Amino acid sequence: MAVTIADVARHAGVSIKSVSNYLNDYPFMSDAMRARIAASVEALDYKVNASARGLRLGRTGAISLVVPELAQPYFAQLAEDVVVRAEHHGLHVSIEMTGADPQRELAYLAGDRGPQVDGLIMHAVGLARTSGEVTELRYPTVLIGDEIAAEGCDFVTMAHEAAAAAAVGYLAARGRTRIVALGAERETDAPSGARLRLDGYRGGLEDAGLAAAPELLVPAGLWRIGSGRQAIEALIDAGVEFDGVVGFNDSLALGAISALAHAGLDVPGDVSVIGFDDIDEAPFASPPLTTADPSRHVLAQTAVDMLVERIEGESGPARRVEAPFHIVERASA
Amino acid sequence: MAVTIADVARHAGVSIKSVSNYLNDYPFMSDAMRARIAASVEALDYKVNASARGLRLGRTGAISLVVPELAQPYFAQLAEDVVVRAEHHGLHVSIEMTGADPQRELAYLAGDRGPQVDGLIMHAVGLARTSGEVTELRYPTVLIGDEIAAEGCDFVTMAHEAAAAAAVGYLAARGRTRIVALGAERETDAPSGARLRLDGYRGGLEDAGLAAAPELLVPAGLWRIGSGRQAIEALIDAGVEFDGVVGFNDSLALGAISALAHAGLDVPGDVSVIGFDDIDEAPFASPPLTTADPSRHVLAQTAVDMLVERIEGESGPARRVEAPFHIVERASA
DNA sequence: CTGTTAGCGCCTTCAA
DNA sequence: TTGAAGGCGCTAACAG
Repeated sequence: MAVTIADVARHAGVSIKSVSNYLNDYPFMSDAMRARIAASVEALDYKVNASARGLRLGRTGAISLVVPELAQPYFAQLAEDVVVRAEHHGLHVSIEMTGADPQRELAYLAGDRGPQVDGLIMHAVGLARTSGEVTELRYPTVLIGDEIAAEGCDFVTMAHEAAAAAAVGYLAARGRTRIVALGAERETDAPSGARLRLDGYRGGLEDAGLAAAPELLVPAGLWRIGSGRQAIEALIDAGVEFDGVVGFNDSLALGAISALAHAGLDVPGDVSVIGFDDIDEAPFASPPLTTADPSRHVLAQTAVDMLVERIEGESGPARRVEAPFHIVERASA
Repeated sequence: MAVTIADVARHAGVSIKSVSNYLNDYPFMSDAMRARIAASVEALDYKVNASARGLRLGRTGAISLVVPELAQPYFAQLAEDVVVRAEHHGLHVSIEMTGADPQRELAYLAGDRGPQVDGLIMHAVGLARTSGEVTELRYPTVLIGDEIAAEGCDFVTMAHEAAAAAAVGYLAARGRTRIVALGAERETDAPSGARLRLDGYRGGLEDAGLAAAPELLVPAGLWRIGSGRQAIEALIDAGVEFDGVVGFNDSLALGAISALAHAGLDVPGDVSVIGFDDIDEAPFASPPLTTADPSRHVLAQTAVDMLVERIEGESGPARRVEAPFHIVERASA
């Protein structure tokens, strides 16, 4: 069996309580005692047992971040931001993946999956596309990105609609008239991020006095670079004419650029492409990707901070925060 | 306070032991009892307390995966592979980041950081560059990718050297004579993956009868796309001539392609570029990236399987497995 | 400043 | 098949 606090106490010739005090940085302790205990901890290679402490305190010191998939650069980069901020609060982050499966998302929210934590941050893409209320919440929870019906959850979102409209406007201002919405969903009932971006796209078109054309609404399954590439290839093969693409995320936009290059089309000469997210790779594409930046850092930081407040007992009504966006001009549009 | 096993027992009118049996799928139980308990669990929304169970059993059901940074696509994608395989064993994965800082890597190995788990998988880039032995290991541990001196650890690696040599050979066979090693380290004492790739590069050069030139060894800090871009830009600015680049990972190679495109150089016409990893984005670059694929899936799967064996008591000597590699031919070289 | 003690929720003997 | 009791390692009263 592992070495316990009692072993340390015995070794140091002090009481268990003193060791516990030491471990928890109790301020009123003689330096001599502190040093003696430190030496014993070192000598015995003692480590606190997190299960025992967690059982006792009813707290684990960890939160979960639940995202659809890490292989999407946006989520990987968001995860880094969340980890950094959580560390700032002395919290540890457990990262979980759902594959955008609503069942798995529900299971995480209900606490039936994943490790025991003190709170949860989730970007629920799958549930956002379904409608239906989530009632079972095991932990203090902050939802990010996509809104779902869950009572009492704080929600940190981005300017899906305004940013998408601005992206369309950006292309329209450059004379583009046949603009593809890459990532548009077929089923648009629930107010998911995808749906809001589509609404923004439509609004942007209208503002610019452009007609909406159903063949320019192209869905893309999971928003990966490969899906974007395939979708645009199919569009070209189908003979659909277009001179602009709004990728509903950067991976999709990058896939579009790849397909366009493959087809021998010039970006932005023949087709302008604009993305959404401003992932780290965006500046390095050929051409560098113009994109709508929804302030990933702000989102991550706000979500963590709000969750910490909830964990510490804040019990006010559900809050809703929207991170600002801006268009990052580069060369693809 | 949360609902406990005792509450469930009371609600169902059975003993605590029976509830415990139910929770642990004890086979000898009447269906009626099982159903009754299930109903109570449902009614009370009971969740087992992982801390208590962990304390009692001395096991958490989780493992940690420790990598330098998630924003590198390779590690994000590796993480997905590990999560999928771990799930197959009923294990949960906690993902941790070190920023390639040797101190943090040590802390994870010693169990001074991160959540309590049953085992650890680590890709220790920072420590691999340092030399020195790691003696404090809190958990059963499997090292992946880069080798470090740690007694008794299983180790799953990739064909760093052979793959790098093959990459150089691939370029040489296409008539390239001035080949850059992008990601080459200045300090090359410890047998890190970076060092082995450099060794392979040198061997490949020699096999091809090509001279090594110190100005073609270019370091790149963290192996991100931005570092690759910067390094190659600097090389061009410095007036160094070269007609091939071996990126020590794909992000670096992609950065090289970006720099080359920016400088108006044709890939592979003027300069051939080959990468290492075969990340998901590689096929979608312009041009599509030729790369050495070190079998990420095999590596992830093997590492998880070996760790599970260790957790389950396997106590044989440290094992060492090398995943195979092959060159994926695309258009950049 | 330091020591003693009572659980936190769960699983597992042991006995029935 | 079920019930009672003990203890995993830790912290927070409560005394001293």
